[in-house]
Amino acid sequence: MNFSITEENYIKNIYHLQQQSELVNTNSLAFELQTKPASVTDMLKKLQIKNLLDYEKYKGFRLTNKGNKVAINIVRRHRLWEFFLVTKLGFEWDKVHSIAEELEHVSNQELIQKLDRFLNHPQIDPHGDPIPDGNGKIPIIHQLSIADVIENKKVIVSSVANQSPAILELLNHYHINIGTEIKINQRFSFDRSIEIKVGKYAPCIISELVAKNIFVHHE
Amino acid sequence: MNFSITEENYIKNIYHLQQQSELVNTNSLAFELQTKPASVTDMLKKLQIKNLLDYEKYKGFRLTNKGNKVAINIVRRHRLWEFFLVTKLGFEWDKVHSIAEELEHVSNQELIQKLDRFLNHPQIDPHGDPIPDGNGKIPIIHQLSIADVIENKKVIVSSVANQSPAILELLNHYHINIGTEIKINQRFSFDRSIEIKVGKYAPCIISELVAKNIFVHHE
DNA sequence: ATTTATTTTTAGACAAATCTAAAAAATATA
DNA sequence: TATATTTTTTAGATTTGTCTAAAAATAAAT
Ligand SMILES: [Mn+2]
Ligand SMILES: [Mn+2]
Ligand SMILES: [Mn+2]
Ligand SMILES: [Mn+2]
Repeated sequence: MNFSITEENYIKNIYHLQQQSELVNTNSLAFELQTKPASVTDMLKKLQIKNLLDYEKYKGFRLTNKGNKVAINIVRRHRLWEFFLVTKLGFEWDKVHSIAEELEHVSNQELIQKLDRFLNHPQIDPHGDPIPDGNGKIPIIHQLSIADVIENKKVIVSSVANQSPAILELLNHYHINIGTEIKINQRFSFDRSIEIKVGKYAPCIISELVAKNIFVHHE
Repeated sequence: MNFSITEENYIKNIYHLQQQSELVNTNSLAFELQTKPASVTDMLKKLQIKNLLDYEKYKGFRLTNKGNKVAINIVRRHRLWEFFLVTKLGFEWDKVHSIAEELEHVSNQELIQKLDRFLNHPQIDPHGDPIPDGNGKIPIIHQLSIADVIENKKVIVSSVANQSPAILELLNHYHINIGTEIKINQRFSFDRSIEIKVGKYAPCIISELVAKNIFVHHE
């Protein structure tokens, strides 16, 4: 089944609000979507008729199983595009959300499948959020900062805590990007600096401060 | 100024019809957009008010300078995405049009600029049509088949005449794709086969039939 | 337990884009 | 030139998504 862009935006935002509280209420969804409560009520009825929403007047609402599946698919598209924008087009982390907000509605199945393969099946988006797979499974991934990774482990960069231009400049210099594979070689006790190997580049040393700001995951 | 998806589809299709005849008429646009003439008339009025269209009742219509600029920008986005879909995601030529039909409406300037750079500023889309540059300039490029290229020339693959799975299989084997750089080494008179060098791969020989089906351009 | 305040829903209107059916204009034909 | 045909436009209705203002339900406060 196919949904309008508006419907998709409602579905996705209900999904996100559900992560915080069991039942979602009209006002908070209206705020999230920058619209009026009356408009939300109208759409709730429509989503209920399409079996995407469990909704009782005045009591709040939540997505049905079907609705959840649709939502997760939209989230998948959104985060894959975000990953693409950062790793392939060189966007900074804070610029990609609004663009992905549009791209997520291009809902050709084969497109997303091929994009996923092209990006090498990434598991975490540039903001550190998990990317659901094609079956709607959301990977549970424990991220940790490089400062906490044991020696000789290979990890993948998933996000960066401090997103200032200053750290960005440094990371570019190290060839470190979202999705980059890094091997932790050894830790030096004097200043807790760490020798790492970034992709196929020669090993280099990063400071403890940098290490603490880079979040990574295994596999 | 920003336009709705519907407006953009009208503008782009008027642009294309203009390439064939000076003035565009209501019926042919309606046919192109799979809609009714009455709907077209409504939109014509709207586009005229926005100074995108020169329109006189019953006389036909054409885009203004402003309208043309908008149209060319949409065409640019459409063809860049088509190029992306084929060269990066591995879509076949005949599958990309409908997807690009949606992607073309994501109209973030920086996105298109970065996509263009990522793709290495391609000049021809997978169907052999020119890609307008950021200033709206449309490159005039003479394409020719590899069979007609003189020896020792470097060329870029722009399109393939025969798009059957059979030739596709062969081209994949040769690592030939849209946008691939090819150097024509020498021609063998016995069967008119041609030795070429594809990208950084070792030189190989293609038959005259294959050569005739691959269209290329210089630079 | 009332009163007050907040949240949610309804009623009715509106803009964008579409449609059908009928009228008007332009073309083609006799 | 008069008539028939085709093309285009108008008139009026519909669908989707939105809004404001008012009513109804729920929650909080006295
Ligand atoms: Mn969105
Ligand atoms: Mn994200
Ligand atoms: Mn389109
Ligand atoms: Mn094309």
